[in-house]
Amino acid sequence: MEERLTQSECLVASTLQVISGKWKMVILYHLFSQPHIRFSELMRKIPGVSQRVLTKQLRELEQEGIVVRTVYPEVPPRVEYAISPYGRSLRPILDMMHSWGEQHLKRTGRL
Amino acid sequence: MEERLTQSECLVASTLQVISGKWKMVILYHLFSQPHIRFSELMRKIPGVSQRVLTKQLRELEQEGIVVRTVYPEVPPRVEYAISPYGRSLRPILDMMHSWGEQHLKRTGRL
DNA sequence: CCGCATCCTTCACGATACTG
DNA sequence: CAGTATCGTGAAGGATGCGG
Repeated sequence: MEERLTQSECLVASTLQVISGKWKMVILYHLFSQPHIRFSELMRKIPGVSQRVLTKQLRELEQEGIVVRTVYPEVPPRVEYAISPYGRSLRPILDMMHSWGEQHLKRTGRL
Repeated sequence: MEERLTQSECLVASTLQVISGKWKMVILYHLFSQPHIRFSELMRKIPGVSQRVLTKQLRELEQEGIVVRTVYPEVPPRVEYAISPYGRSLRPILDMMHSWGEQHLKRTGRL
């Protein structure tokens, strides 16, 4: 009965950890839609997030190799974020979660 | 450039919310492996979780229709939990997260 | 056996002010 | 512009005790 998965909850959890964070989905959404985005542009595109938290979540995604941070040594400073090729490998999962989420909201009468 | 997804981060987030919770993955893992599990059995199978939290997360999964709770009016009481057919629809997502997580841990040198 | 009530801790996130 | 520093808050989770 549904073998496999042995001890593997932790592997699922490790994925969960990467994409868990109040704004990470929204960040990824924008990065999937646009190759390079400046920090200030992300701030504008994501109403409600604070500078501190946006920075933090972007850095976490960078740590995991999901996004690439590029600093242009100009004055005033310019920093651009982009999704990495590796980050794109998350896309199928996000798409499935998108579909499931849609069904789920319908099912629970929240859509 | 990667169209679609419009406004849909929230749909992904709604899925995320269902499976987010410190012990939910482990709970689902056990429920996928075994059709019916008593509460006390789950407690034993999941070292570290408290009664209060296990109850809470099971009830949340029940609310979402993922698990089915059956109370047998005996003395002493017996309560069994099972994954619902609907809950099984989560399986493909969890499997993908399993694979991705494995790759990710290898990639980041944590496996 | 199963679960609720109460209290406590921790941590993610938020608000605000300051700087290279 | 793109951060860091500091302080505050709430919700998730943990510990323990009582009860049907």
